[in-house]
Amino acid sequence: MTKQRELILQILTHSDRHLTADEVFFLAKLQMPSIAMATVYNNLNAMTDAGFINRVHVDGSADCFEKGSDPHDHLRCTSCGKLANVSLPWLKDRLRQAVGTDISGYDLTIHYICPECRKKI
Amino acid sequence: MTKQRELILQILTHSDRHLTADEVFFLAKLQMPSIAMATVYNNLNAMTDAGFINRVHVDGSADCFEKGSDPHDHLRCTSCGKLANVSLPWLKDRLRQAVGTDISGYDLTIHYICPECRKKI
DNA sequence: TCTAAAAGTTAGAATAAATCTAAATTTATT
DNA sequence: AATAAATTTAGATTTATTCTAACTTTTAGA
Repeated sequence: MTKQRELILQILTHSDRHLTADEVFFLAKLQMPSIAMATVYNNLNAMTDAGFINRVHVDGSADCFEKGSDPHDHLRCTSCGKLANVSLPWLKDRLRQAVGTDISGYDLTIHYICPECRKKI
Repeated sequence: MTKQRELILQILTHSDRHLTADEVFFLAKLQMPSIAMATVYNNLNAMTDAGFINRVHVDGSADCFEKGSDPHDHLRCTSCGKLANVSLPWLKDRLRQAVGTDISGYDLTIHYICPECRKKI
């Protein structure tokens, strides 16, 4: 656990939003100006592989990262792009059932209009 | 409907697999050596927007395209990467229900080992 | 403690997917 | 046929991410 990795993990832990690698890099650079983009990616990848954090694939833009709590899926606002979490504990079993064979997992993003954007319209 | 667009549509119609823009470009170039990558993207985007074909987002690699039949989701083999279709007509309603608010759609990829890869292990 | 190996970091180059630009060509319209 | 509109082309550009190779730290053993 290097200083860099600790910093990156802290940034993710203290963020209330999902952050892109670029955003993590920007925030990290404020506290450690010498940090390199490659280090951010190295650590995000390493921590993702180790299961400490989650990578969220976002169609058409950069992946986001979050400190992983319990497993959950994502809602993405089609208006502002913001991500929100949603817990669907029944889904994996239901999909396994529907598919017939065993499944190792799935990747789901639900498209909706978030409450804030809904108000504005 | 230009010659280029017609060619691209035919390639997708006659393919039994999901094709990346790159693969479409390669196949198109065989029959029309002057065709440009930008044309392939222009047309794939235009036909996707018009609903003639479907774009499938693939985590960590290029998007794929297919001649769109009825709505369906995708299985992706974690071993060979190949995509397969699966129809889950109940899912959207079930998700809407779970989320509470209206949803405009969703993007789902189920991870599994395809029958061919399963045999090999 | 000294030293060698291993692991991690850095800057910058490289790659891949997709888009943009501006000129040229094709197609459609009067 | 002349003009406008749309499309295509080649190549440059952008964005996200990975790679490379030199340099630092850290770790562990003699």
